[in-house]
Amino acid sequence: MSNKTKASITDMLRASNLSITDTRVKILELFIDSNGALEHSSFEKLAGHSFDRVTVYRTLQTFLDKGIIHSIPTTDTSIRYALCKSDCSEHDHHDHHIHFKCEECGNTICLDDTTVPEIQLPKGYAAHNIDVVVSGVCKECK
Amino acid sequence: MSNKTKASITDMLRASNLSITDTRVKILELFIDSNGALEHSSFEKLAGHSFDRVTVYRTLQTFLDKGIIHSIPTTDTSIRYALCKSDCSEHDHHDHHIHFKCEECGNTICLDDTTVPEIQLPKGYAAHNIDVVVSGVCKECK
DNA sequence: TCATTTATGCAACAAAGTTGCATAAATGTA
DNA sequence: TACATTTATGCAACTTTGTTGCATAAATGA
Repeated sequence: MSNKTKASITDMLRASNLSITDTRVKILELFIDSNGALEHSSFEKLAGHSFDRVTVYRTLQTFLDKGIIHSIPTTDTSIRYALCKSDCSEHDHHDHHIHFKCEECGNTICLDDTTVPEIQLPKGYAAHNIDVVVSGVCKECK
Repeated sequence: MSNKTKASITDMLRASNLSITDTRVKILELFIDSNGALEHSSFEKLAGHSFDRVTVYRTLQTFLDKGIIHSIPTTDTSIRYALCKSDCSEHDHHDHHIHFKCEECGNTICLDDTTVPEIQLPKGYAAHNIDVVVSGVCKECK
């Protein structure tokens, strides 16, 4: 990882008023390196068991609270997380996310440049947040 | 529950080549009565602890396999299930589902009559299944 | 009613997530 | 740079959730 990226990680933490610790930097590095969405169990594995399970839980929760990451809906009992784009913030996190899960490689990625189409809800329903999870085959696995 | 509904439950089970047992009938009744999506833990509670935890797991898995129910993506560690429409079947379950989760009452429902719009994926991506989860405020809670 | 198939419930286990508390590390200030 | 204060971490113990094997019970077809 380049120094430039490392610098931006500390900037991210500082911007959220979080102290800079090994765990937080490492977990953010993993997000950046993976270029996609990670599930909870990945962190303990990827980090080579270098930090405690509890710390991972608390770190991810902190990042969620601060709007640094967001969770992606899954149909199993895992939770997947991905880095938020810069326009996410702590108090206004009503983005419309599109996520793509590849059935071949298992990777989940955010399709940041794809727009969420308008959805016609029945009368009386008010939408707040829209999560779209598309599964299929990704560019690499095709 | 009316006899008519009870009769249709046994029909559903028979149509999937499943033997008719108390557990299966009861769980299907809960689905119909709830008029929405239930998460795993609900069944043990709603059924008044009348059957074993293991049985619930196995029954839901069986219903999933047979295409009687489908799972709904969530951003937590729970799995939500909902009854499938009649056009779902065991081997062809590639529907495009829209689910609405109310942030007030917590209920999740299937919006069967709402169509999933076309989504423009980046080049090279092939979509197989699309899950849309809209959260907001439902008709009743407005 | 009976034999066969299938589902259920129990026990024991494995995995995932949580809480309290003592220690260690990060931060701001002098 | 050193110190006091705040904050994060790691450990232990625990709770909850999900799984597996096996004996018993119930459902089915003849």
